[in-house]
Amino acid sequence: MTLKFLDLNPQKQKPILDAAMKEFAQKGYKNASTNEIVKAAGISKGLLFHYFNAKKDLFMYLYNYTSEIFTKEFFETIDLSEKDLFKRIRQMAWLKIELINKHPELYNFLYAAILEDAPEVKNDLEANNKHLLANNYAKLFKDIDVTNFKEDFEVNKVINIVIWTIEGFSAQTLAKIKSQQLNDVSYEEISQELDVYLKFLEMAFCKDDGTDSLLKQ
Amino acid sequence: MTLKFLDLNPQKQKPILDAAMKEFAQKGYKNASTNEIVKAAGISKGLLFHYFNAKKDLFMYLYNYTSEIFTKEFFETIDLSEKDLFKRIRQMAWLKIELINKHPELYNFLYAAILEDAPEVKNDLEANNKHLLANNYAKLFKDIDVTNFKEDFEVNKVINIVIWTIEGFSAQTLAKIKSQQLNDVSYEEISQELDVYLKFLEMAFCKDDGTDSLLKQ
Amino acid sequence: MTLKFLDLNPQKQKPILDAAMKEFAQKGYKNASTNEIVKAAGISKGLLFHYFNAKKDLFMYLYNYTSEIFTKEFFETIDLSEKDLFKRIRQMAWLKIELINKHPELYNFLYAAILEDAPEVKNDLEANNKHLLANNYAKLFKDIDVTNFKEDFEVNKVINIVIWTIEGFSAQTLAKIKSQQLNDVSYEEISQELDVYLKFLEMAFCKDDGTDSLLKQ
Amino acid sequence: MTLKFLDLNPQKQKPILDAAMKEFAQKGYKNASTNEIVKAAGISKGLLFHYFNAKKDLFMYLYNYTSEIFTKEFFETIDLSEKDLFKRIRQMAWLKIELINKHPELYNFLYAAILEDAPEVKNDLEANNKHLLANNYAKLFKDIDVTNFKEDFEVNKVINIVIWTIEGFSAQTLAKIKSQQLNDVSYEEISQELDVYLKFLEMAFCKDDGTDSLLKQ
DNA sequence: GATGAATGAGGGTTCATTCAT
DNA sequence: AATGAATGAACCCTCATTCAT
Repeated sequence: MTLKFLDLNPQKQKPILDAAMKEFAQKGYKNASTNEIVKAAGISKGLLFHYFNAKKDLFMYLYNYTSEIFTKEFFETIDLSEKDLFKRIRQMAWLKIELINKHPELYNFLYAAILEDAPEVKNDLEANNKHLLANNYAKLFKDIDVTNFKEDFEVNKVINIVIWTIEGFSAQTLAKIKSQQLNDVSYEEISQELDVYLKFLEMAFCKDDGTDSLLKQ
Repeated sequence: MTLKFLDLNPQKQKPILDAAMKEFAQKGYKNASTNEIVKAAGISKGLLFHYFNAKKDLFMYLYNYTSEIFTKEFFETIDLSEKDLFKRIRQMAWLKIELINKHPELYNFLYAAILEDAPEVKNDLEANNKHLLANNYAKLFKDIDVTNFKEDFEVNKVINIVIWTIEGFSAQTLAKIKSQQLNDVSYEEISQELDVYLKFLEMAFCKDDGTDSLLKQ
Repeated sequence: MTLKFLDLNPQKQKPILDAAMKEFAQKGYKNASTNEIVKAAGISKGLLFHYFNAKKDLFMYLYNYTSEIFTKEFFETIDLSEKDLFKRIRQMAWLKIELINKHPELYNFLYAAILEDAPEVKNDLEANNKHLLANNYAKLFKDIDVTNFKEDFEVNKVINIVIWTIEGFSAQTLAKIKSQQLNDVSYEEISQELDVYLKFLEMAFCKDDGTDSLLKQ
Repeated sequence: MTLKFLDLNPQKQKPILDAAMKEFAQKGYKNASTNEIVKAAGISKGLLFHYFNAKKDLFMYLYNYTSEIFTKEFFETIDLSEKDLFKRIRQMAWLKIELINKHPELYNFLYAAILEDAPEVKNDLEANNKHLLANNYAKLFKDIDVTNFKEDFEVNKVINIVIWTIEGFSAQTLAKIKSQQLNDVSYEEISQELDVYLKFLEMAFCKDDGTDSLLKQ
């Protein structure tokens, strides 16, 4: 089941991908209109179905396409030699923000796709979800240096607390941005507040060896 | 603009509510079919529109209906005289799980409704969202006793970390339950794991006064 | 096929008749809603169909009811002893205006009913139309005194010219009133202009015997 | 907003136009069924809405289409160099009858459309009405030679009487044709009767200069 | 490859009419 | 007599998909 779309040169692919991602992100799977997609992409109705056999195939192609790009760029950029939990997780949070800023349309689509619950695509999405970054999250922390952790705590639980804090902070920040319609976000402020949270967590769960690693970074 | 549906006796209401909540939860607002709803509810097409004037009105009625039930039961049950953060939050997390288990269909609908972004209902949803539990979350912690917190930390940030940890744990637990199709959940195990998280957080952020309050509760 | 509605006392009939006539006049037969009628009349849906068996029967009842009232009042009031064409026709035109002013709702309904072309009622309307004033128009002029007409003209054709002139003038006047949204019409002006037309016609088609009958009237 | 329908070749357009005009003419805008139109036209439901976006657009297209044809053919044929009122108006009345006989379906539609008062289309109809023949009626008489009129009469009123007489005669004639289901009309008879009316009016309102213009025409 | 006309099932909604109460 | 819940066909319109060109 090879897609004819793959034989197309990239500069012909782009308007189609852009139009389709935007439409799906805005309206969800079922409500997205192939009519609108072909209109925005500047191609004929028939051609879309020549490239992709069905609306569903187009959606799933986009899902795999976007999730692969994010996964690939994520692992190409992240420095897994950094063994300190807090440095590692700060790096990850930052990387995520950078990727979203680099590919906002892809992210919008992917974010909407993950929440998608149209029965036509739900099963296939869940099947593919296993390959996605989010699900491999835990594995990103298996080689963390835990020697500096206070002995009273289970390592895995501490890692979870740190992850959930980052996620909660991210969600809260995104919500603030959205509700205040802030287009020009002050990265500096966000970064500083994030660092305070990380410092608190480090103070709480690590032995105080006087290095205060994060702030001197 | 009183709904004729309200004059109906509850045992006639139930199949309609159930069918509608299920359909909306599964497919989202736009994709949900009134045809499917009336089929599942065992009533005629016309009757649905006799009770509710429009699909949107049905959806909004369900939203208000479910959110009111959750809010009401939540505040009727929760003990706000408990000033200890960890006891309070443990109570809340537990209550949430109990409510979800008591009204799983309502919860599924409400969860989907909150994420809904169909333009037809988005504005009305956001208007009503202000009354919802989730948005009042922060207010639930304003009278917490902070005298036992270590002085190094900002109180609000600590509270956030605790909340986000609980939310992360809840989401993880719900995901496990869902993926393993567990209908008979072991509350005991979940409760114990939750307590460990809370104990860690208490140890991390509170002065050790030797009471070890939570475990002796 | 006697209507149960007829057994009702008039003061219970009135709101139903009023509501139905208004709805039909505003929206035409097919587009008129029995729901709106019962709401405006303050009765239940079932009762309307208890009185009249069907929407069509209600409509035809109203048609016969209103056309009978107009015909009856017309013939009760008009002075057929007046044998002068111009006086007779002026009387008729004036009487028509008075009847419309006396029963504006009935007239609105009747006017709309005559133009109605919904296939459900068209045949029955045309069958009943024969009894209506408009169709008996010509008969109203059979005993006119024609001795004063110039001999060059056929009497019937002159009568037709006069009738059509009156009708044309009436239509033009109604259109002016409608387009200018005049609610307070100057009857005086209209009457004077109408008289000029009638005088012209008299001058044109009658022997000049110096009486100038109309203006001295 | 170009209609896709316009790209269709005329022999494919015709059954659709015919079916739609007939349905609208018979039942009025609101009561007309697109289901019936596509059935009569032999096309699918979707195709009608592929050509025209909405029922209203179809109706307005038909209105512009038919009124343009009538206006165009009217002004192409009428001889405005004829300055005599009676010759001019005879020409117009005759032309109108010819056009109606040439395009009976278009006329039926157009006649119904002008009387249409469905709120969905009323505003648009009135906006376009200004371009229609009927409204330009008065302008057709501005350059009439009035030197032969008797001085006792106001010119405009005489013209109105003549117009209303023609209209009354036309309406009466059409009604006779309709009620007797005459498909083969005797133009000769109608023409002769019309001429008598016009001769009477000329005798009545013009100076007798012995030419008796119309009958020698 | 590329087009867009053509399909028909399904969408939400309205409606006159019936009937148990 | 009087109610209004209940019906289901019909309403206009949208849609992904197909196919002749």
